[in-house]
Amino acid sequence: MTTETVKRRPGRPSQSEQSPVDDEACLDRALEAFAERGYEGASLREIATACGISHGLLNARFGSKQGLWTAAVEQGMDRLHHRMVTLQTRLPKSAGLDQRLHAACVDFLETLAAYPAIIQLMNIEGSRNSARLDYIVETFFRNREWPVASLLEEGRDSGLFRPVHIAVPFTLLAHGAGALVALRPLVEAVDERLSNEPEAQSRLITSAADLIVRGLRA
Amino acid sequence: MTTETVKRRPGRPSQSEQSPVDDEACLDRALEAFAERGYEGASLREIATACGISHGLLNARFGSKQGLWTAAVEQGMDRLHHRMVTLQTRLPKSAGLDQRLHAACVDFLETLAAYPAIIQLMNIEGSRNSARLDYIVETFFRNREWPVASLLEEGRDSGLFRPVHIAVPFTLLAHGAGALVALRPLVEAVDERLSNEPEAQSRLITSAADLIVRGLRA
DNA sequence: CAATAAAATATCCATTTGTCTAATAATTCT
DNA sequence: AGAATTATTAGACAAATGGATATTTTATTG
Repeated sequence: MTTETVKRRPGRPSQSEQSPVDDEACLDRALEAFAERGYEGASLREIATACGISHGLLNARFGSKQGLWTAAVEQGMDRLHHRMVTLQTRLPKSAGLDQRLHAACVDFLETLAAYPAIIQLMNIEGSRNSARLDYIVETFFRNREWPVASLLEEGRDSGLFRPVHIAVPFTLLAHGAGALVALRPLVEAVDERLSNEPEAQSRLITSAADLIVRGLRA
Repeated sequence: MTTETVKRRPGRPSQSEQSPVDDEACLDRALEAFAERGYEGASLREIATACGISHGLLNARFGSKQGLWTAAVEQGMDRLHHRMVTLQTRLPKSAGLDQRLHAACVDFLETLAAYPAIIQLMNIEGSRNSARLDYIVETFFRNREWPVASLLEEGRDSGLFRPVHIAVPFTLLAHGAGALVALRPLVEAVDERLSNEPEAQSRLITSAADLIVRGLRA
């Protein structure tokens, strides 16, 4: 048998009732589904079931599937960015750009590990021009400062780093190291083939940050 | 009006007829569609139209949608690997591991740029455990040697590289630098935000290879 | 307390999906 | 030349989808 949904008669829920499943929780489930199965692959009914509500309500609350997707990305991006800046390990300027960049990379990756969905969405949407890609990129940058990017610019402008295009280390970090933490099933499958020394995720993260920082030095 | 398909009466095509659209071409279109819109997002009818045949035929030729996907990945992987090993810039051992690895990275990335679909598929499937992911990983490694991976192992075993887990540089290369060449729409959108010095793709590639090789040095 | 608004489900609808079958035309075999 | 085979299209089909509507229950308001 599939999951036995207890039929609930229609009607506005009474206040005493448990779990009125707020929008925030719905958007969490939705983002998860979109990141895992893609926009077309995720269905409203499936998400609604995961939320424990009817698909009609889900549609009514967010207007349309596209509206649900947009709201989910918006919330996910807010979470990601908020965690990244609050987690931010603020080192004094005296610590040197190397160390500050390293810390920022680790923060970045630990946050991606905690909220992998956005990177997964970028991976899914990134290979075609679409309104959804535009929206992702826009919300990624809209009014947001990403410490890693700032430090990369600082290093470039000061000449402390080799003169590579900033998109190079940034993409290596976000999509390369990001894959290490966000594409777990893939990395584990490949890992098994490449070498059998298992390494804890935190060591993978520092290794990746090391590699990028060292690679950038002038 | 949508694309006006000229109706062709059923029946085996005469040999003189143009464009019998062989399997190979179909698999190309299919791989493109799957990589761009995901497994669920790509439809048989859409792919068949792109091939100029009926969807029934497409299904008959490959048995099922899953069969089409599998065959497309198989062919794509063959192409990718074949190009990578034939393109392989074979440097003499005297050239040093650094230079050989650098050349292998460039080969790898230039090949990904020519056949981006496989990396796109890995990005799409990598965030969930699925039979499709298993198949991708299996065909990626089945009887295939990837020069980059061999050189990484050589460096690790000889102690010339820092002792990082091989999955780290490999993933940085495949997914990070891979994104630079395979997720063009995304990179271009982000690039515009990050910095406005446009750089030719070949320079992006050598920059990424530089960064990785330098970052690995002991 | 009655009337209205709000929040939820059930249900319907047109469209699209993957798959299967029947029909049809060209080729190959005997 | 006729029979069998092969490669193709058209069309049917059930299941699933996004969306819209009708209905039911509760809360709020006057």
